[in-house]
Amino acid sequence: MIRTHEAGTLRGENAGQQVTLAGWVARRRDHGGVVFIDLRDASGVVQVVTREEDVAHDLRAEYCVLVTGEVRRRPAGNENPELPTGGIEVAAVAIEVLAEADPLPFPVEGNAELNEEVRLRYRYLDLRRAEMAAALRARSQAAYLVSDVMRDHRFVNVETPFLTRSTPEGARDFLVPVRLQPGSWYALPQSPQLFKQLLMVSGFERYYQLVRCFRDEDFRADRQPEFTQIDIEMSFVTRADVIEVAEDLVERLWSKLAGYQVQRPIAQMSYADAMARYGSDKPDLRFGCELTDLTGYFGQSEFRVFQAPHVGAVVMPGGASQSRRELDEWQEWARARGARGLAYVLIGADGAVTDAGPVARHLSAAERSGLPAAAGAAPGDCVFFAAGQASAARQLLGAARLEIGQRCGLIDPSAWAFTWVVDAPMFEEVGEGGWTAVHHPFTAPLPEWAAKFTAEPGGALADAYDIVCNGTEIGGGSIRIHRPDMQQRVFDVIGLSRDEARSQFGFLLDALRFGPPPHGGIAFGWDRMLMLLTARDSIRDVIAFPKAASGHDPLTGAPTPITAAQRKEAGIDAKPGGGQPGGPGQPAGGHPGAAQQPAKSRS
RNA sequence: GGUCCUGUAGAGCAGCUAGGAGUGCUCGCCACCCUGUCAAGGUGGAGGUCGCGGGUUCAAAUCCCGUCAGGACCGCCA
Repeated sequence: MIRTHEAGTLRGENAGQQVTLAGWVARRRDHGGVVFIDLRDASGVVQVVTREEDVAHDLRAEYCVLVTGEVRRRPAGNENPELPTGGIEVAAVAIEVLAEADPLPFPVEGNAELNEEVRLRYRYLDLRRAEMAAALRARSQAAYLVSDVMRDHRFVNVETPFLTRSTPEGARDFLVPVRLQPGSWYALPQSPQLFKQLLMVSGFERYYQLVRCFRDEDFRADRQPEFTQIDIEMSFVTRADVIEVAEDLVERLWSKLAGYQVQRPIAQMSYADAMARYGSDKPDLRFGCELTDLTGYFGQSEFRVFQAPHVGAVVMPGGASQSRRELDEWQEWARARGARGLAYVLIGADGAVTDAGPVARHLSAAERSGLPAAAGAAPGDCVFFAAGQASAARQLLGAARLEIGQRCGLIDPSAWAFTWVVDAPMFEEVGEGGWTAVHHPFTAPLPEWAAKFTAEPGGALADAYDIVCNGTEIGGGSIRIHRPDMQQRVFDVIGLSRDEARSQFGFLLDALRFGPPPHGGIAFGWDRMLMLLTARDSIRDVIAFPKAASGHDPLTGAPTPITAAQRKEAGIDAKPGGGQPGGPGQPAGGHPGAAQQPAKSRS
């Protein structure tokens, strides 16, 4: 090493030592006769002081320098209690510039709000900033911890392929052309789901992997086209066994990184309860404001809007004091979500429904008098209603509930609220009489639905479990199907023909013929967990080199068009060869990043 | 595919509702001064296609249309 010490580690006991430090100029305070340099390296910052070095005047922010000098205690009264190294300083004997730096595109020191694009374009500088460096260090620490936990539970770490088979079900795949098979394409995995199931057939019994996954879908603050998950699969287990391991992992991660002791067992609620009480399959339990079902209450209502399959409500505490304009903005808010509006009544100081708004006058005297109690509203509150199909109405109220929680400051930002959401439906209806898997088609039904899910797909419940933290789904899993006949029946329900099933998942069906163990697992969204643990608003802030929301990488310029020669060698425009059955709809043309899957086969 | 927010000097912003000369703030940058600062301080200075294109107008950063980029959300994400 060209240095003898790390800057941030120096303390009073180093006083008197000759040291050589290497790092970056975080700040320079040039007083003419004396110059102070805050020298930063990976360990922290220490103050360098010089009275003689001419070179010190020419130093600029983020120059990379080598400093030789003596550690000494600062003169009395000049200590900096804000700094771990604040009791000492390094009196420079020599300062060598290892590399100069151009004027910065944005400040590296300090924590200014910065434009996302310029941060990504100069990501290497963005990562010098304390906030980003801390997030990536936390991520590394967490990864070591995951490794420890999984080793303690005797899991086997197995790497699964990135170049694999495209499956038109589910999310769009990223596709990779193959030079040796012109016209044929690999897909990057959306998850290692099938490989981990095959590893169970292989007898490993306990598998895990911190693994990159790829989905060519639109972005969100918590969605990137490539992301990492903790992928876990276990044999000879029930739901409780998987949950036990998952909770141990969560407990130890939150203990170490957030200093929070997770209360175990983490409570479980059914999917049906979550939807009914919170209008969401990932409820934020840091605050109340539960939804109420007023379908029965308005069962005889003359008000046509409330003559609906479902009428629900959510209460905004103190919402009666909102201005007309604010209440109008709620209508805009609802319309932006595809609803016609958001009906409301206001509760007066006397506890009675006021005449304000377009709804109150349509209600009978009896309906008005009982409403505050039925909806759980107090004087001064606002009651929002949604009427229509139950799922859509609850979804709207669930979104309104989150909005209320934020606007009314009901959410304690330091709180942690975990829950399992279990027993989700196996299927949801698409189009007329068509079904698609709510999780994925390898999810087993609850035992009581094993025989009858084919006949009643709409009611069938899956042996599935999602773990939710503060309204974010951080993981999801299920007991898997391990019998080929049952797997085939699921494919039948979702309208996957025998030929298609054979073509796409034949290898799985084959494997299930060779003594597959009962198995199940879970996958955690690693980036999302870290986003929560480091209190960031976006997973971009816990990923070293993320992409912008357009899918563009401002740092490298990816994705880019490719040359005609590359197209030709990759065989991109070639027709699929080999005459394989069931290989329809290969995309033609376009560069790989823009290649699209054929439409989902959801007939 | 859709809705909304943002785009003004290297960075972060104000100015836009109600059109009147690139008007301004903080930081950074450059030069000089300065021996105890730690967001050092002082004096002076440079730096602008108001994202881009079109329209309205005597006159557009400001109003209108389009477009590009960034962000948030809906759809989508088995």
